[in-house]
Amino acid sequence: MNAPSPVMAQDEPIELGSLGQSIGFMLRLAQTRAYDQFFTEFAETEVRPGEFSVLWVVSLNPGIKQGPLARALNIKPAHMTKLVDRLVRADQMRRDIPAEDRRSVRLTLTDAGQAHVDLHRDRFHAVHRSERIGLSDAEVGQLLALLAKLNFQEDAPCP
Amino acid sequence: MNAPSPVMAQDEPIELGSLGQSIGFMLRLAQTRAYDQFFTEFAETEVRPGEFSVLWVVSLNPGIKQGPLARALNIKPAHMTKLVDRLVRADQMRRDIPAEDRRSVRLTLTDAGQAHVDLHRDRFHAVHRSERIGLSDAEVGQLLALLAKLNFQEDAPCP
DNA sequence: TATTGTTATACTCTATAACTATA
DNA sequence: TATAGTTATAGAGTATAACAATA
Repeated sequence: MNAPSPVMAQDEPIELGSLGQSIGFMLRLAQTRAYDQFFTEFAETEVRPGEFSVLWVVSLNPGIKQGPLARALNIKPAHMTKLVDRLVRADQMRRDIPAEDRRSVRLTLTDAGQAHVDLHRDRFHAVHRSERIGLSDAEVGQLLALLAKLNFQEDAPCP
Repeated sequence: MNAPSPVMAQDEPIELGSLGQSIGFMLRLAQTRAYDQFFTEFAETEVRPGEFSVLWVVSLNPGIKQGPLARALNIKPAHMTKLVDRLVRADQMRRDIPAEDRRSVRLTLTDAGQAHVDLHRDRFHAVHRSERIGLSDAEVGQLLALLAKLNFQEDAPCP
């Protein structure tokens, strides 16, 4: 299970040691790569991955509460507040305080927000396709299944 | 290939649409999770993932040039400069200007830097183990192989 | 008393571009 | 002219803690 791993890019080979067998490290490399693809695809726009995924999920779950949304996307509450602020200021999203629980906030897209999602839907899917480059359909399926297993475990990060 | 995907955590189920089939999104979730594990393991220390991986790789490749190091770890040059600044100031790393090319910088750990890596080696490996929770050894191997395929492609991000 | 979200501060990392000193 | 780093600035995202309103 532990080949040395001196392989690397165009430079001289670099020894990574056990870092090359670290899922966290390999995830980081893959993820920054995926971000680059996002920014390439959305180059001429102002769209950012975090904002767009929030718009996307709110579009699919109108009236969703801010907390569950933040947990689903792994965005910290404090950051979510700022992110939603921006989207509200850009007239893409609306905050509603429901009578049922006046501490919470329910989010809905404005017409402009929905139009924005619609406008970029194809580009968004193009990113998803380009993230798969180099992998067969079967490998994509495997990878997504493994990541889902990692992500949607009943983890016990101990309260 | 496209089941709806309304599955999610303890809250009401949230519809993610095609986001649930996005490698980039699933990578982000998994990666922030891995970061959490790192911070849990290194809770009582001041150690950060970026800094430690730099120390780690320099320890395995004494005299490595800053550029190739930055590319291997996917750290931007400007950020690498600040990161190295910090490590030099903490007396964990040394910069040397080689006569062979006086534009470049070669990095080596100080004794204190090496001691620091040695001190935290076990903890570092504990993180790698805890990142694998929920996956069998075979699945870990598969996942690492798929991520390597994604990461070490001859990508053509066009110069 | 616990929960939902907000505010405020500080820090990590990224993006970008202009700059230097070498080559 | 190109390359290796550096500096500087702006912004995204995270960590943390204190806070208000509501439950």
